[in-house]
Amino acid sequence: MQDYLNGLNAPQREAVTHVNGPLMIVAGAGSGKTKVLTTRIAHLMANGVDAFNILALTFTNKAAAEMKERVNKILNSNEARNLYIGTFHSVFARILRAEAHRLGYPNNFTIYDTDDSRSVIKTIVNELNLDDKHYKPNIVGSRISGAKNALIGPLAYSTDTYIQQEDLRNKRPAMAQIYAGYCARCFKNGAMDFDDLLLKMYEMLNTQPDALSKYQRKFKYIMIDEYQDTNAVQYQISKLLGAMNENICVVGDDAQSIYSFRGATIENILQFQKDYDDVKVVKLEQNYRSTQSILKVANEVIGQNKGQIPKELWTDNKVGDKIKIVRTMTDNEEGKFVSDCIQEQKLRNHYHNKDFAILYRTNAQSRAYEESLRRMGIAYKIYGGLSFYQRKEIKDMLAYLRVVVNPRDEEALKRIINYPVRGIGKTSLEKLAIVANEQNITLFETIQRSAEFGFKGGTQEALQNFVTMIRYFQTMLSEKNAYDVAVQVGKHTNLVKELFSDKTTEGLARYENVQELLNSIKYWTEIPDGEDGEVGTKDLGAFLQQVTLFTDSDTDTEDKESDVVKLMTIHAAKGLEFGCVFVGGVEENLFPNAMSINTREELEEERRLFYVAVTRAKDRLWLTFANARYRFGQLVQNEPSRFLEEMPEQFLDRSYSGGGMKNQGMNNMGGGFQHMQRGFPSQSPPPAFEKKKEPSKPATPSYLPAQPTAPKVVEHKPSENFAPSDTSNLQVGQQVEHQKFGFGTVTKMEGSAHNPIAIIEFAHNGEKKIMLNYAKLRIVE
DNA sequence: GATTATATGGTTTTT
DNA sequence: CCATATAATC
Repeated sequence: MQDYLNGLNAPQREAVTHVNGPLMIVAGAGSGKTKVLTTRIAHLMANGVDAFNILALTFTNKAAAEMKERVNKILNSNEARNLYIGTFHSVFARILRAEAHRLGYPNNFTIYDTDDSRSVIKTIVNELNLDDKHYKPNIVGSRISGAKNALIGPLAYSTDTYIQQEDLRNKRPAMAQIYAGYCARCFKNGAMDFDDLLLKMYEMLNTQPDALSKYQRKFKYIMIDEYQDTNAVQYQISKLLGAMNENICVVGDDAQSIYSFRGATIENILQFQKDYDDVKVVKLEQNYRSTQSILKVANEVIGQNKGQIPKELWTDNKVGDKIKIVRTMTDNEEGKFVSDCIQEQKLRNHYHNKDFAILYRTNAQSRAYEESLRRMGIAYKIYGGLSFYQRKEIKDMLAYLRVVVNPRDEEALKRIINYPVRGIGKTSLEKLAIVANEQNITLFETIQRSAEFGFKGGTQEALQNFVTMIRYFQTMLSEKNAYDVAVQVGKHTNLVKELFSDKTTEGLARYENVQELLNSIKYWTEIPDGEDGEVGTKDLGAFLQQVTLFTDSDTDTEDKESDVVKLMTIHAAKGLEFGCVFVGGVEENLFPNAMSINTREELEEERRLFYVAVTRAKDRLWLTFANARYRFGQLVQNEPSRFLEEMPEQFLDRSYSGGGMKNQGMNNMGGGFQHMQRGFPSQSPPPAFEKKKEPSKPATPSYLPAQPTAPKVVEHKPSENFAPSDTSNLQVGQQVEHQKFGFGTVTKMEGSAHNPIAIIEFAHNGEKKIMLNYAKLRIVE
């Protein structure tokens, strides 16, 4: 027997050695799921299955990379590089890059991220003359996404009576029209959004038998991780791909299903056993991760949910510390408590920064932790939130590259056509868009043929210069690699130069970010990462398709071992484990979130999320909540989360949560003090009249006439001898004359040296802020 | 047409 | 509080 089987328990081994036929692994939290998956892949390969014939779908790219590494380690080879492994999205993007022409898309299709997608929706809503206050891009977008993930196309959408009634009830009768327009525009732009990567893959397999057969033959063995978080499209695809060989293995835990907002449904797990005749089911119930206390608490909480797949998670580990329940006055104090606690634990129990994770329900919560950690000088890293690739300067640079690779990409084109400024403004762009729609041609083609459509003079020249420039970059595509093209683009567009000349701190950071982007392109170009030969080119188009699917946690391979406290949402923490875990903001309306307490289903998903949070911890766990926290800049009160009441008392240490007096609140006269009375052990709710103090308006008592919003200018006729003076040395107190506002006195100087602003009290026109770079002023004395 | 001051309004979670 | 849409100003 191979020695890689030695470290496995009985059910684990059973799962690993089941080679042919459908297999379902129900894997509780911390039960060695990844180990089973990697060992099983290794086992397949050791038994003669070619890595090229194995498809493994994971939930994150990081997990995929890790699994590859572990398979290679087991087999002591580099064969795992030939596996088809990654997220649904990235694997299908790769396949579609080779197959997109079958569906009428360019193989160089752009992948639209959520921002791009929202922007397209905005355009469509505008073009249909609909009110974007009513048709908010986020709402419309998630509705479209929901339809796509449920395999409901625009046509089916418009004819489904239930959906139509729903939209009508929500006063959005034009949804179907927007949906259709959105799809058409994406197609015209040669672009797929995240959902399309799944949907188009499905459409191809479903409508083109030769394509289906090709990939069925290729993927003789299929494994799907986190199966409880797959949605309808993913389910259909896996069913199609697996139909021929039925060597399909799914791994999941219904208790950890937390992505229903993305269309995921637990049904898929239950359905799996009905889809195939002889499904082998293996349950992994021994937890190797957490202490007994942590596991007991987790089991008890999740037990409140109805209709679970029956299983009993147990552990041989020690009992461990009780779970600490901590109450603080405010979110800032919560942050301070966590930092203090980390410091203390490091000293007392010899932990390192990297042993700690701070988990929270919403990204906005990270701020308070961040501040206190920084103050304490504790190294940390925030995962998720605003990604590197979402920064403006990065999106700008990428937009240029996207236009070069795929000129049909209208979103990218609109972003950069006048950045840096080249005299193609809003008006011109609007005209171009109208022509493009009339002629039913792409925006780029409209620009190319602008002379035909009556563009003249400076605008026409600017347009053609732009086209020439993009064309010039395009000629490089075939000769140069991604990095060289990108460098040329940065140089030639003055984009890099513009950022370089900005010497503010933020400007410097932006410049460095662009350099970092260029470096990462270079790195990507040079490192053959072992992706198979099918689409193995390292051209710019391939890079762009990958980059949209990257997340921060995928890219930080190098500091994997760096000694930092990790901060992330609970969603992002799925599949990870940490020695010590803080779960913050365990309050009603935050966790469970106010948006998710309207139905039992929603609440149960919040509870599963809580379960996921708790089971991330190996040794020590803190659950913290604040009496009040800032929301939109205003302090709001919250009750402790109901989940805190669902846990068995004997495993809890509530000494930190008594009345909250034990904590720092007292000393902190400034912040916490005034909220003390209100926040004190749940007496009566805050009086209603306190709810909303009239937002303090600029002190204009209501009995006085309101300040005129647009003070009329008292006409001034410039003096005979009016001539603009050199104002670069203008001083407070000097008398000046302004062409329009007349005479006045400089009362204050503001702005930077680059953009000086004088505050001038005019005799007849009151106080004005005058930008000296533009205004013509005559110095009188 | 570009730049900057001001109003608005939005927070769940993510590929 | 923050990020983006709109209005004001050159």
